Amino acid sequence: MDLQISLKDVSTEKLFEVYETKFKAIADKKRLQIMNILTEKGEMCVCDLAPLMEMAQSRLSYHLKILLDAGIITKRTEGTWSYYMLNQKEINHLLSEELCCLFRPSSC
Amino acid sequence: MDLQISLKDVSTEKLFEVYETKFKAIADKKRLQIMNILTEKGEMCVCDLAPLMEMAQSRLSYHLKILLDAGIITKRTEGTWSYYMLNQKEINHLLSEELCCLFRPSSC
DNA sequence: TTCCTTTATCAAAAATACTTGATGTAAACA
DNA sequence: TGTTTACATCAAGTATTTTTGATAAAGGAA
Repeated sequence: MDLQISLKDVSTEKLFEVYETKFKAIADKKRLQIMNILTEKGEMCVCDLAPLMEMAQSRLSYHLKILLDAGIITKRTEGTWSYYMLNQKEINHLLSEELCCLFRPSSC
Repeated sequence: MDLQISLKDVSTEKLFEVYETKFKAIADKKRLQIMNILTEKGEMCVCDLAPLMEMAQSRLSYHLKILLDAGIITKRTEGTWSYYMLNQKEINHLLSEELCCLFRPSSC
């Protein structure tokens, strides 16, 4: 009984850590803007995203990595190019219908 | 035409700032735990929340203020007591149905 | 009034996150 | 082969957030 309760606490604590990571990833103006652009443009490489974001390449890579590590976006490599796109499933899991509208093409 | 586009950019930028604040507020393990407790217990004063959270009072007040400023929770004062509760409407605006389950009593 | 309780706020220190410029790596191409 | 392009990563510096202990404010009780 006590064991079950403490296991539950452990698991919810782990859960909160997971969501801390995910919400931290989207808790940034610039990263929300990246997500918004990816919503509109679909897949994009860093070299095309950088001028749109008005960011140096290393800085953009830093932010992309944070979104990637949190599972908010996915990455596909082709030659020397890295193409990033939204992980729509993850977004739907996380955000309200209303908010998904900001990051879901063709809804609303 | 250009004006409209730039106004749109200004307004989405403002929007992203608003969401940055809200997501930052919930992008913390301890604050998610506070929200979870408030979901279960309803309204609570700081003095009852502090031992549950195993936090010093000043630290708890700091985190409550961040949630309050972001509109995630509301505050009601009675005498020397401050009672905090979830802002259910804001939670529903922000989070997916699935996630709301963590912070919405009696759903799921 | 004086003392106690509850909560907020402050300033300093500690911990995290972010930016920048440089360097590394690997593929493409001449 | 050497050169260029695309991207990741590193280390140092900067900025922001969080924690801590102390103090303040304000209501309730003696």
